[in-house]
Amino acid sequence: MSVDEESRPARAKRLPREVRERQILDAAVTVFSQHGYHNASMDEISDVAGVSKPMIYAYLGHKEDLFAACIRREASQLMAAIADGVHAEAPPDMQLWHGLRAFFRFVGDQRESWRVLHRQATSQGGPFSEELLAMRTRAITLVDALLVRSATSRGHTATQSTEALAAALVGAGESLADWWLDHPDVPEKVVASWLMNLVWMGLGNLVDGAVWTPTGE
Amino acid sequence: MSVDEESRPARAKRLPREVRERQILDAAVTVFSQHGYHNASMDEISDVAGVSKPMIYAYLGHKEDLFAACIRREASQLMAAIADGVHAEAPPDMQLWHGLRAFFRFVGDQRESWRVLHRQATSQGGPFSEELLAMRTRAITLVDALLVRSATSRGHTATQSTEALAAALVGAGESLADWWLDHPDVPEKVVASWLMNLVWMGLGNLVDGAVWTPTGE
DNA sequence: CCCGTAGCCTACCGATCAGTAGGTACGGGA
DNA sequence: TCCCGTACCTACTGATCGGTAGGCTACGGG
Repeated sequence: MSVDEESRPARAKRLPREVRERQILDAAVTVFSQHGYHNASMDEISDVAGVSKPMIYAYLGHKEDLFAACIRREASQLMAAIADGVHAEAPPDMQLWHGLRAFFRFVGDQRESWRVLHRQATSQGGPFSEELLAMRTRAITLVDALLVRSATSRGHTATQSTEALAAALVGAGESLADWWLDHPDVPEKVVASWLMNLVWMGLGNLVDGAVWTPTGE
Repeated sequence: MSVDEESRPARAKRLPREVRERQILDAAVTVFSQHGYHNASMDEISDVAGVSKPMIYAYLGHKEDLFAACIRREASQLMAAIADGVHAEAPPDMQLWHGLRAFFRFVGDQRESWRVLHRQATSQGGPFSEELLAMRTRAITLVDALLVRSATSRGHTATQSTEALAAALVGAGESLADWWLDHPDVPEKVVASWLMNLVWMGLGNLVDGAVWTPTGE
């Protein structure tokens, strides 16, 4: 009512769906990582994204769908980053080493992504947990495959224990990544080497002063 | 309105506060472990506990307080169980071994407790996360102390890495415990030995067929 | 120059639920 | 027997928040 036409603030131009979807996903990752799934409100996400709520529903669907979409995107990036760092022909210890480094690099670079992937990962309470569980299972399967290859290449037969060990290893990585978030002054390479030494050498050797060092970096 | 006195169902007697508090906490642990913090409703908790909602507020306070009380109780039990299993004079590997066994025994026996402690542990979104974080930190500190004792007894000086390693170890335990919940057919001792071998011997030795075995059980 | 479609919004609904007001019954002490 | 405190309840409110109805506006094609 009686607002001068010229005084209107410059409105964001109309943008193609593709672009808006990315904006919304970015905002969603930010908000989810800050407040967690339940305490994140669609209103805040729409606010951060710079669009109105119905746009989110039109493009990405309900809250659960939106969350699942975030998980899928971020998890894919994480997986890709790790797969990128690992060379399938390298010896097992080097594969593990480069996998760990790629993982920690990702966590360091994409803190928000990591938070939304992990902090929510274990918390149950929604149907969306399927999505997260599936992603985590994929990670464990990946590590499991590495272990199985290592074992069989030495002439051992694979056992159920490799899957369990893979789960333990993934958990160790997650937990250490969390610790790292609280100690950002430690370089990525150092953190990775700590974990590498733990899982490859074992505490039994570490307390005796032995260390694992990468060969042919 | 015209309900026969005699037809009333047998009402639970009036009980001392102490007893009701326990009933409420038990119910809360059950419900929280099933639905998670956010999806657990005070109505359901009061229902399961067999009391009315105002009783909960009178005795245990608001939802967050109630949750914190659950965490405190269950975490104390877990800590006590572990401390009970470990003998401070034993060599480091045996301390770790018995600690792990006590931990997995607890998880196996008190699944609900474990769920409410861990599944919610990493999920942020409430002020109550402080309570959980504090408990987890206590656990890490405990393991850290063990590592430091091991290292210094061998003449090494303690470094920041022990705390990180402790975090990794705790994470590995948590993750493996979760895996175990999905594979209940595996005996507790076996799971514990897998983790013990991983962290004490290291993968480097394991793929070569070496194993750690407890001495003087 | 019109019309369809796709981008985009304001303003609202309805359900769920934490938290409470205000009352009833029971028991023990005087 | 009266009284008072404590155990305990039913029934409500207030707010938050997911989700939607309906409409407005720019733009491209005929």
